[in-house]
Amino acid sequence: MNARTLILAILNRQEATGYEIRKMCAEGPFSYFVDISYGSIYPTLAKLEDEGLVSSRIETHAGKPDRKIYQMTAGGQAEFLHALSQPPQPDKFKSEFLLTAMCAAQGNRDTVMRAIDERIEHITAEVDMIRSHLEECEHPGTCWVAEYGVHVMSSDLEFLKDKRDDLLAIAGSGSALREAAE
Amino acid sequence: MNARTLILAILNRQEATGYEIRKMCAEGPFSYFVDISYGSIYPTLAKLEDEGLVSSRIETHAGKPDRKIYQMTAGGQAEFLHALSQPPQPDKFKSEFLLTAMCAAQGNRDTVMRAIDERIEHITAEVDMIRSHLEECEHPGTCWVAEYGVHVMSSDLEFLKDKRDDLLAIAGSGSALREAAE
DNA sequence: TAGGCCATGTAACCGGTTACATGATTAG
DNA sequence: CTAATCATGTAACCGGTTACATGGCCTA
Repeated sequence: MNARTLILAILNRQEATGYEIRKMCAEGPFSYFVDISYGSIYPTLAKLEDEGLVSSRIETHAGKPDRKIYQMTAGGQAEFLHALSQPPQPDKFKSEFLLTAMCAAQGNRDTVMRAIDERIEHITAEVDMIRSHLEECEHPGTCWVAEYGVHVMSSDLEFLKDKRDDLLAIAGSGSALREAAE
Repeated sequence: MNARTLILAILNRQEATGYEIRKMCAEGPFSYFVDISYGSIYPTLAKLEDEGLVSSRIETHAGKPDRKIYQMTAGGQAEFLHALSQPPQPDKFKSEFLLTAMCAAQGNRDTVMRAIDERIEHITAEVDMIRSHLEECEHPGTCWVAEYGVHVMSSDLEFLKDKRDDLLAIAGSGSALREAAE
């Protein structure tokens, strides 16, 4: 999905600043299936306002930076609803870890071990984060998605812990020649 | 991961043409965690050859197009091994479906149903494909990764089938106003 | 005879990232 | 005193996609 639709979807549930949108995508309930940076948020917001799909107001707070708060217009709502009616494109998934794992036999055992252990840590942290969102979850769609994330990632972790040693065995069985490359 | 490393990884296990590389990434054992098109394969291959990391030879077959077969050089091997020694970046995952699901309450029930059913079909097909690769799987790293994929996607399907009706209930409970948008 | 597969490549375009610029406030 | 948080934005760059060009063989 493009930045445009994502921002429209966020603004459809609540008004927000560019900064807040970024936060939702980086730490909030959207974070696990979305990826976006300031460099695309602010220009997209400006374009959306240009087209009349969102509008903004500025709030000034003493001693704090101004906040430019965006909200959806009727036109924005219409475009969002239209986007929602299109069949979603299949997920995009890219994993450097799996490439590393696939080539485990060519890699060195310690590197592979670090990779898998860091992955376990990383995913554990992500599951914890989603679980914490789940605790104060008002919105039914958001809960459903969060539960989805917890379910899938837990099963991911299960595999990783179960088969960790198998992967290390594959890495360990390689010849010693590749150590030289590091 | 970038096209460069991916191609190096593929060429490290077997020599291949650009066409074959694309096939491996689209239907083969790499397909579920990788995404790449001709438009980046051929230029990358040319660049890699320029830099001396791969070399090529041309095979002519009567009545068939020429095949330009690339294979790794010692330099390529070194760069690949070095890339492999770096800690892998976290997965990139983007899901339009989950955005749709999150906004299910704003969407129309039939659209949501189509989305979830198509997803079930799509993932089922992908699991079947991986399972078929698994049957004739020589390479231990490749097997490990394939089993990983089957495990995670199966648990994904489990959730989808289990919670399908919950999501439809969320969509069904919305007001009728959004039907107008389609 | 139409469409799919094999096979290689190019060029325009685009969406998004990285890094930078700016600056006040608060917490450690 | 340092680092983080809040807050908005720009510009250069880049990796990759889409669509196109070409063309013969085989299958339905």
